[in-house]
Amino acid sequence: MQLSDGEWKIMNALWRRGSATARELLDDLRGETAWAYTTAKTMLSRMAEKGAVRERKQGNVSVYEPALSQRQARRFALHGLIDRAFDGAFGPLMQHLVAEERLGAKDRAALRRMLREPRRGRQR
Amino acid sequence: MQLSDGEWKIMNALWRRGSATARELLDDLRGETAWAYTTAKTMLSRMAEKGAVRERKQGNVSVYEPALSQRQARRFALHGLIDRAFDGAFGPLMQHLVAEERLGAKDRAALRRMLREPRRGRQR
DNA sequence: TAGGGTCTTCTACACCTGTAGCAGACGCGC
DNA sequence: GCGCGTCTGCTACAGGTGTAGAAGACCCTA
Repeated sequence: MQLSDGEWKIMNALWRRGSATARELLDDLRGETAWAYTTAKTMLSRMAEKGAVRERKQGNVSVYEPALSQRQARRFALHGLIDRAFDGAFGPLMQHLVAEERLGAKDRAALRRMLREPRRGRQR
Repeated sequence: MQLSDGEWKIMNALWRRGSATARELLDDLRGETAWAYTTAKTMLSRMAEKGAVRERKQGNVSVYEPALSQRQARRFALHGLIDRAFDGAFGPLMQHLVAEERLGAKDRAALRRMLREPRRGRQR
């Protein structure tokens, strides 16, 4: 599942809310976007078509909810990036992260701490 | 500089070679793509237009070379991903990397090692 | 010097994404 | 019962991307 830029915005809002109407999402995204209402609707329809969200009718109003988890989406996106830009392997990404990015001492400490804890959050 | 999927393929080949003709790139990418020669040329022209590569005429043949570094491109791409998918911060990415991805013991060890070395490769 | 191969530039087209208008349905308050 | 606001579905269009054909320029070899 490839998500476009605008689709990520919507998915992020949806994950925060759990489920929402187009109007609610549009409100949440005020500040990030200045979409017309119909723009949001169009994107949501397309996303429902391709299976990124589920659409459920409540009266004559559509309520949307995520059809893929944030974790899945993140995995897809990360792997896509790694394939395109980091020779398809974690190593080069790690190297880049540690050597090229301005990881503050805090980030580095957090990373070290995370590395020490074995395999949290892997239940699936 | 946003690079599309195909553009990444070309840039990766270009970074490996330093500089190359369309024909050479196409040869390098056999296996990854089955582009017609003119497809590669079209992409290269567009990339020259938008400043991702430089084009230099050698006789009647164009030789291309990267106009942005792999490091820059990786930074852009990584930051784009973080903004779209990881709440715009390194923390969530790190968390995801360590907790959700199948980092082998080797990757984890390498990461730990990298973290210990203070700031390599940061001269700019 | 003519044919074949290769290179170039120009042009084209389909799909995806961002963006939105329009028209019709529906419900609520006066 | 009517008008207003809101929702829905449908349609449209422009820019980016993937993909490539056509036609002309150039050079090597028979």
